[in-house]
Amino acid sequence: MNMPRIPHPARSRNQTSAATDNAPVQAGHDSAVQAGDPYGFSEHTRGLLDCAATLCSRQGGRMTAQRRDVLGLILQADAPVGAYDLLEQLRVSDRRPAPPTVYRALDFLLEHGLIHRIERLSAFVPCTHLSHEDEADPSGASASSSARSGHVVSACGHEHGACGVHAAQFLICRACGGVTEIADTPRILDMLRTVCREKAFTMQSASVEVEGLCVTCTGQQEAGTER
Amino acid sequence: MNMPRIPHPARSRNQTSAATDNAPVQAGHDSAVQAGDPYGFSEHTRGLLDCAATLCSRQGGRMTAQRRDVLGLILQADAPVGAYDLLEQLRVSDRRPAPPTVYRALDFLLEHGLIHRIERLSAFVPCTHLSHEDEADPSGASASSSARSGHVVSACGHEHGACGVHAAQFLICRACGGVTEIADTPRILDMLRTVCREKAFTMQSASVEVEGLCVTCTGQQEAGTER
DNA sequence: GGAACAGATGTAATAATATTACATTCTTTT
DNA sequence: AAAAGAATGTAATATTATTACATCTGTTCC
Ligand SMILES: [Zn+2]
Ligand SMILES: [Zn+2]
Ligand SMILES: [Zn+2]
Ligand SMILES: [Zn+2]
Repeated sequence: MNMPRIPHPARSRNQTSAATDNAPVQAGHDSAVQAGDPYGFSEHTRGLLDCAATLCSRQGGRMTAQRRDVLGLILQADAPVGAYDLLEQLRVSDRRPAPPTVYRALDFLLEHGLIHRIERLSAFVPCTHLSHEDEADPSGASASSSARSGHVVSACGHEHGACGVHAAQFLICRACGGVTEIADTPRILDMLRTVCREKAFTMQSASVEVEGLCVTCTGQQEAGTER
Repeated sequence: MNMPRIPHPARSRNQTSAATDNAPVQAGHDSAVQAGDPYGFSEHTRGLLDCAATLCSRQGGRMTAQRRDVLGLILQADAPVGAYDLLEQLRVSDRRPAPPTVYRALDFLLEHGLIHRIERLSAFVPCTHLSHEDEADPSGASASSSARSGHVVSACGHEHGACGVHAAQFLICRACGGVTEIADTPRILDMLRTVCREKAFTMQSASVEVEGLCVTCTGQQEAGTER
């Protein structure tokens, strides 16, 4: 399931907890990762990060420590994260990196289909594709259908990689701030393709953003109103 | 037809030409309009503005001079217009209004379904609905289907008014900057409704933005590449 | 007419988001 | 080791948007 990630606190900060003494995470792959994970990423998050490293090295990208940290923070969050939120969290010993640092990492992650930008929020969420990959093959050994073309098409109906169209669909809850990626059906994307074909428009990327109330918040709203 | 509005100059400025000596435009309706049109709006634009005044007064809104000017500038432009573009153009005798002035007008126009915001561009375009209304009935005497409910549903498949869901779809050309509103089919919106129903999500507003190359620019691109 | 009210606008300051340009460092290739 | 390319650091600045409060304008009610 893919419910909005948590009831109330939109934009929760990472707790900078003291769970950093674990393994150095050194993904045994070809990537340039050598971070010590100073952000207390959960084991699950670290798994996804390793998976991401594999995915993007296969696309000819380098998952550096910087990029890994940014992706980790986005994965760990329970709601979309803004660029300046990330900057805050990336501070080490009261020295904060400058905006370009984060924006460059975000650009990289976007290009490699590891995160999405929610236009209406100017904020970023991880692509669910990553989780699906991870479930399918935790070791990260096999990516997706047509890896040889550099054109990765995930089961969830949106494409990734240099040659593919970046397209994603979201449900955004105004009450709790939760965002759900609609990745379980290609229906919407197919429809867009059809319309574009009719208009002879060459689609390069697309975003669908629906704002409203998630299941939970719809229920609560009605409960509050109905008597 | 609804082609992207003009080949090359994205964000063209209004020419501040000297075509202002026409009629005072004083829409004979109940609205608070009494501007002198210092922006040289075309006759067509003035027609749309009058139509808009009628539409929104029917919704209980007041089309003031300020709002009228902003809408006029957006209508007159051949590409999406940014808020600060508008501020520039709204200057009178080297005195420029402050941001809230424009943002308030934009909010009003958005609420009344007269313009749309293109999230990916942080810019605004007129709703094609207005033109359709105008074609159907230039006098602006009858709006649409269910005016009595205050819930105006246009033929073009997206709703307007206080009770309706604001939803719109756009094709955005990266080469020429032109934006086309896909308003001739409810297919996309219907699909979104279906998906939302399945997820028990209450839709309040939605935007679909496809970026790529319009017919013209696709052709030019191919011509440039193919030999 | 005039008080009272609501809606609309003016104004100053500031917040939030994003980019440019250039210097430096780190990696890979030759 | 030198050269080339990729990534990062840094300072300054651009762009987009909001907050808070004062003022004005038109309408309602007496
Ligand atoms: Zn995705
Ligand atoms: Zn919710
Ligand atoms: Zn529209
Ligand atoms: Zn074009």
